[in-house]
This record gives sequence, C-alpha cells and structure tokens, in this order.
Amino acid sequence: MLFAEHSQKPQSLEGSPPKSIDFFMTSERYNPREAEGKWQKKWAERNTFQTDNADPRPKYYVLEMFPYPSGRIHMGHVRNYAMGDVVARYKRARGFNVLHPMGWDAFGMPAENAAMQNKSHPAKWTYDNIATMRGQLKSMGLSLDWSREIATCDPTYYKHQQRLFLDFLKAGLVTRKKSKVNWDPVDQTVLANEQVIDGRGWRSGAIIEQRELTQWFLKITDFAQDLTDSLDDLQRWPEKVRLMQKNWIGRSEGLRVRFALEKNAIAKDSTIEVYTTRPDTLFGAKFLALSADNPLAIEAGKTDPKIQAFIEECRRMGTSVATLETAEKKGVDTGLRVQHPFDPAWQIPVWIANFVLMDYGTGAIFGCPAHDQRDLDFARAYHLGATPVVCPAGQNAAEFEIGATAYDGEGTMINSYFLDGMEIPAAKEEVTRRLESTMIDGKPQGERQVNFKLRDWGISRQRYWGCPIPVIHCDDCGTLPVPVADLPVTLPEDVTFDKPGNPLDHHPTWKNVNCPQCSKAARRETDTMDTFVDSSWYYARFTDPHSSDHPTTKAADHWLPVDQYIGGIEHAILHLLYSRFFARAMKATGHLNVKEPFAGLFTQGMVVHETYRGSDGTWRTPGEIRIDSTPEGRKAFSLSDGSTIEIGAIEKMSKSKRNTVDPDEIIGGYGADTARWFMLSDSPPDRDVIWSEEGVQGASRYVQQIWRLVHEMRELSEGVAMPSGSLDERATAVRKIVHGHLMKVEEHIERLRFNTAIAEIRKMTNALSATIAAITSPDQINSDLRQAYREALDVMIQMFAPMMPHLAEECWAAAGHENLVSEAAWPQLDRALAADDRIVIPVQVNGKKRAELEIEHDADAARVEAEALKLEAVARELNGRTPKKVIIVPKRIVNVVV
RNA sequence: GCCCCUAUGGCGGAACUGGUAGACGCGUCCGACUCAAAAUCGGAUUCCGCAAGGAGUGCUGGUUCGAUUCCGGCUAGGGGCACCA
Repeated sequence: MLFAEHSQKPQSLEGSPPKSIDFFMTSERYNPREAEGKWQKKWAERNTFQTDNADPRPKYYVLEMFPYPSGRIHMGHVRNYAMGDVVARYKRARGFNVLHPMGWDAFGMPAENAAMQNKSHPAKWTYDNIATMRGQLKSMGLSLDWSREIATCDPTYYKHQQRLFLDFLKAGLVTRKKSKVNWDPVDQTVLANEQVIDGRGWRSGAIIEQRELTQWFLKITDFAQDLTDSLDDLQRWPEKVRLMQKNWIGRSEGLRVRFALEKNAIAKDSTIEVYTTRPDTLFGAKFLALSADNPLAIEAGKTDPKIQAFIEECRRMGTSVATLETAEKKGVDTGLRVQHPFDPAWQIPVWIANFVLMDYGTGAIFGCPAHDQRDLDFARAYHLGATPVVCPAGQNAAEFEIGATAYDGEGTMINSYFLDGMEIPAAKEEVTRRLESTMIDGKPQGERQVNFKLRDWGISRQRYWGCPIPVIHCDDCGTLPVPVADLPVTLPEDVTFDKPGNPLDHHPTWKNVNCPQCSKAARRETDTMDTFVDSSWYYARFTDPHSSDHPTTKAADHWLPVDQYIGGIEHAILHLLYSRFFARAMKATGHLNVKEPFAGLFTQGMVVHETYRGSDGTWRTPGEIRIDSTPEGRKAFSLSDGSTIEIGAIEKMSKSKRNTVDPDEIIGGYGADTARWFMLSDSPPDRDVIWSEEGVQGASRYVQQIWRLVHEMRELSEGVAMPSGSLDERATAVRKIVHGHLMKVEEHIERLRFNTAIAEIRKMTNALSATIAAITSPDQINSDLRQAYREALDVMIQMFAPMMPHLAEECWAAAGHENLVSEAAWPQLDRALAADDRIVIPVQVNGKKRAELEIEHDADAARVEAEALKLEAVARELNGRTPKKVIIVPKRIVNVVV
C-alpha cells in the first residue's frame, strides 16, 4: 500500500436510523492545510509531473506566460496558472504526454531600481524573489515539471540567446543603424515603438523624447508579409488578437508616383516621389507636402531662412510624441513646383508640412483635400482649394461640394479627365496602369508598392540587468561578433549603480577587451538586449532546457508548436508578435522547424475587486473593513473605528487603490483548491473576474459539501466492484446522472469554458445528493445501486480533480484507491448512458409556449405531432380550430401554427 | 478620427449550429436544528398580478412558424490604433 490508511472510519450502515441522511455524515471537516502539503510532497517524491521527451504517447504542450519575479505572486498569476493547470491535468488524464513547464522572465529594470535603493545586487534581488515565488506557486499545487525550470538571467540561458543573436547577424536579420529612437528620460533607455503607450514609456510612464542614436535592430520587417498573412491560419487564436496584430503590422497597397520637378536651383533630383493608396484621386491634387526631415526639405532650408525656421519648429514639436496629437496642421511653401503626371501644363506647389512622416512611404505625399481630412485641414489653412473628384451615389456631380469634412466613401469619378464615370477601383487600376507604362527619368512614373506600418525592432537598451549583446567594436576592424567559443559574454558582478546611465559603460575592465581579429585594444558593446528578446524563445528552450551546446535540440521539433498558450491580453502585440518573429528567425537559422510558436492562444481576463474609501478619502484594504449585507444593499464599515466606508468602483487590483488580495493569505486560510475553484467558477475565463469574499466562502462550502458527499457515497458503495452489465432502474438513473454530466464537463473543458464546466460539476453533485436524500431506508440499497455509487464516486472525484487536485487526492484515497488520481486515466464515457431515452420538449401555439410533452427520444414526427395535439392545453388554445401548420424540430420543439 | 468588442434578474453569469430565457453560483427572504449564535440542512427568489394571465435579454425597425442568437439604424460602456497618405 502506498499510503497510510485514511483516518476516516465511516460508520457501518447496519443499525443506522432511517430517514435522515445524518447517519452517513462524517464528523470531520476536510482540512486543506494538512492535506495540501501532504499531496504536494507526494507528487514531488513520485515525480508525477516530470515529462520524458522520449515518451511515445501523443504530445500536448500547455504553457502559461512565465512571470517576472517582481517579489510575490498576485491574483492574476493565480488565475492564469489555475487555468493552465486544469488543461494540463485534464490532458494528462486523457492519455497525452503533457509538457507543462515554468520559468522566470528575470531580466529587467525593477531589479536595477531595487539594487539602487537597497545597495544590493540585482541578481540577489532577482533570485530571492524567484525563491519566494517558486514557493508560492508550489503552494498552489500546480502540475508543473520543475526539473525544467529556467531563468532568463542565468548565463546558461542567455548564452544561447547570444548564440541566436550571432546566427541572426550572420543571416542578415540584425542591423545596426543610426535612427531616431524613443528615449525614456526616467529609465534612461531606449524603447521600441510597441513599448510607447500614449506617448509614454510602458514601464516608467514618462513622456517619451525622440533622440538620434546608433542602435541594434532585429529585422522583423523582413517577415512583415508572412507575419500578417499567417494570422489567417491561427484558427485557435482569439479573433481580437489577430486583428490587433494585423492593424499593427498595417499592410497597405498603393502606388509610388514620381512627379517631375520644374527646373530649380535647389533639388539635385528631377523628380519627387510620393506614396499613395488613392491614385484615383490624382486629379484632386492641390499640393505636394514633404516631411520636415525629407532631404529635399533640408536642402531647401539651406537657402531660405523662413523654411529653415519652419523645419526647426517641426523638430522642436517632434521631440514629444504627445504634442503631435494636438498639433495644428502647419506648413511652408518651398516655391518648388511639380507637373501633374497627366497634364504637363498643370503645376502643383510643393510644401513642407508638419504632419508628413519621414519614415513611412517616401516622406512625401500628394494632397487631395476633397477626399482626405488631413489634407483638407491643411488646404483650408492655406487656401489651396478642394475640388471633389469622387461623387457619392445620389449626389449631383455639378453641385457636389466639400465642406468641413472630406469625403472618403465610395462613388463615381468626376472632374477627372479620362477617369470620369468610373468607380474608384477601376480608376485606381487605370491610373496605375498608365503611370506604370510612362517613363520619367529612365524609370516608370508609377510603381505598385506595398507598405507596412511595422518598423524594425530596436533591441538596444542602455542597462546593466539584461543579456549582453555579444559584439566587440574595434577601431581598425569595425564591429565584430564575439567568437562562439567565447560565449557566454557574462555580466560583470562588481558593478555600482551610483551614476546615471549604463553601469556596463562605466566598467573599464569589462568593457575593454582585445579585438578577436587583430588583438588590438577594442571595446565591448555595452548595450544589453530588450527583455522582450528573452521571452521570445523561452517556449522553445523548455523543450530541452539543459542542452548546453545548442539553444534548441530535436526536442523542440517534437514539442512545438505550443498546443495551448495562456496569458494576458496586454501581450497581444508586443510579446506575441516578437515570439512569432523569433520562431521565423530561428527557423531561418536552423534552430527550429516551425514558424508559428503557439497553435492555440487563450487570453484571460483580469482579476478585479471592489474599492473602499473612508470618509477622509483614503483607500482602505479589504482586510480593514467589514461588510453588512441587508435587503437594502451592502454597506461597509471600518473595522478599526466603525466609521462608514464608501464602496467604490470595481477595478483591477492595484497597490494604489489598495484593493489587492494576497494569494498567500487566501491559500493559507481557505486552501489552494478553494482559491482555484472560485477563480475558475465565477466568470468566463476571457472576461474579468470579480474577487469577492462571499464567492470564496461559497467555494469553501462546496469543498466541505464534496467531502461529505464522498463519504456518503463511500458508505453506499463499500466493497462492491464497478458496474458490469445492465443494472436496475434506480441504479441506471444514478449512472445516467454521472455519464450525462461527464460528457458535458468534457466538452466544456475542451473549449476552456471552466465556469460552465464547474456549473456542470455542481449540477452533478446536486443531483447525486438528491438521489441519496431520496433513500429512505437501508433496504432500498441493493447491490446494483452500490455499484452505481461506486462508479459515481470515482468519476465525480476525477471530474473535479483538474480544478481541486488536493481535495481530489484526499477523496481518492478515502474512496480506497492506492494510486494517485493525478496519475489515473480519465473515466470512460458511456454515450448510451449519457443520452436520455425519454425527453421533454416544449409545445408552442403560435410561438408561445403552452405545454410540455414528454416522449421517447426517438419518436418520429408523426407521433410527436399526434401526441402534442392531444395535450389538453393545446386543445384549449386551438379551441376547435384546425392547425394551419405544425413545425416539429426533432428533440427540440413543437410549434402549432393556427 | 479609424477599427474592434460588449450590453440578459439585486449581482457574476448560462442558453451548442435560431427552438422551454434566467442553468450554476453569490446575495436576500422564510423555515428546520440550537437556550442562543455560528456552521449545516430544506424551501422561495426576473417583473406586474391574490389569481387566471401578461410583460420581459440596452433602444428601434426587419427576416422567420419561432430571434438573447441573423440583418439595418441608434444609444451606452470597454478595448486597440492614432497625422501610416
């Protein structure tokens, strides 16, 4: 026997009083504090959740977004990992070889900030936090393979990341270029576009400045087309995330048009190129506008002080992304003129405008005020006119005028020479075709072009606590990769954070090295990688986390893609797009053979909580108040002085609003199972869940309910085998309850509908309790019924085991099993039992329900109709009239139409 | 400004491809047990109405034998992008 016999010694049935169910009841309550630690230890001893890569069963890889070791886990983690654990445990029971690993996204700014404050080392802070959080996760009873644990700050991890960087460099997927970057003045580092939110740093919240720096870039734009196209194949991703990525990548098809410049003293080129998605509106052109950073604009500024002043004004404005949002449309006429492509006599003025971006398209546009709001605003400010060239259906072309709003809808071409009368798509095609075949300056005047909003991913960060970029700068040999044999380039341990900026930059012995090529004095790259690089490939590393020679091995090909990935919607763009890029880049460099890392994605909602505010306006924690529920509503009072507390809005748990709940306290008080159960039960997993004390108490009550029910059923089924052959009516009814609900629970879990899966389990336990309550005397309990309860007991425990694993083990042992329910195979569903042979269907008259009809499930339409019409309530409604039509939807409904 | 999502009892929510609206839970009320309380158990709980019955899924129009579900218009809340030509 594996375990000491369970202490519960249920009473014998003999001599028990009839009627009440009290005689079944155990006097002991289930004690999660004792049980949970015991089973966690047992799982660890038996390596229950360790996964063997060589296991021949079909694989299933379930992964939750790994945490940043910030200090302690929060309720969001509990929700995320509870969901993943249900999937992992369920799939394991269903016979899959499940990979369910955990690790730490361990590089990042907070460790440096803590180091500055506490004068300790970021590594110590990080590893201390990891130790704390690992303990907390273990107390949740997650079925994780801890032998695969990784931390991205560990040289055994980032060594391989440096190797990937060098391979990407060799493959041309890395560039170093001078560019305008988003500079976070608080964190003193660069941020990627994706990390700037509403003009502020995603972490610091500081207003972002624009600076020009030399940076390392990963060429995510090389895959822009495939990254957008492949979204269509990600069937098991939320539509919302795919759409957000699609918009972010921002593919557009248009035409690059060359306008011939009139002779002038400024321009070196004889044409100006613009990019447009609306070549159909070419005859509505009123001006060309250059970006202030356009080389031609800069050239023009050199000879004209007025233009120079305007460019400088734009630069000042451009230093803050936030100011762009409110900026008026402004510009200056360069005096340059271009020819209209289809009318050499038509001169168009060339302006410099503050709303034209240099890094999209060609840094120049043609303005069609009638059909583009920005162009219209600009044209109104400088009286450039707005001739409509597209007329909406139903409008008189001669009278159609543009007011304050540009018209960007469909319509017919007007005022447009040879395009007149065409619809927009035909006009686009016609202009494109004509300009493609006209040559100017030895090139076609128009060329089809696809543009993307997506920019290359700048990964240089001027920080210490990150993965060093493995590159050496030599004055003679240039920028050289660190030889692979010298990897990892480890971080120096003796650093100080007393000066602003990058500590690596102030560390002479680390920074100064010899050139790997010429051996002369050279300098290490002191930038480290954006921490999003660390999390862009960890899912692959988990498949063979201790391989020391290579980032990945054949195991990655076996396990990837991740079958089910679960995490927050906040990563819809950043992390998920970078990971998709990384998989492609790793495929291109031979490290992977898939390009999509996550076949299934699920984005969970947040954990939210009521807020509480005292009369003095200060926030109060849930622990500082007491709530009274009355028919008039809920009222809150201060525990310390009894004063009235205002119950505020339900908001995301945050330290500032003081509405957080500590997972440790919940797990310590109610047990992990109760926390997991409530977290999964109360809301659909993709929506926010409101954490409430009452809800947790309900879950806790249910744990005890199950404990009692298990003992009742154990009593009833003592010493009998599982059902075989057909049983009597009473017993079959019990079996039908079990299999009917088993089928539904399976469906709900497969679709990740944890809340409805839990409702189904509760329905089943309610129904089983009712059958037991209906037993009025012991002589009603025959061998058939005992067998049915024997099965019901096991199946019930297995059904809630993925959500409440500790309680399930305790019950499983109480039911007399010597193995672990975590290692047991999922019960075999009997579909015949799951289906009902008599069903109740509603009967409507003229679409209103008037009666119910109970009938065999396989009754044919004629019989259903005959029986329905016989019903008294139906006859009464008909009142002698003959039905015009009777609609019968098998097993669903009868509708009698009069 | 553009794009997307959501709207169901006092509350969280359920209702597979159009087919009994309100499952399951929370809260509340009534009852049992108790000297009492807690815990536990049983019952009620969309609204109006004593009842028969009627109304009802944000508002509004449509398709249909039948609409929470599909289509059009609107309102409110939430999210994403944001001078991307």
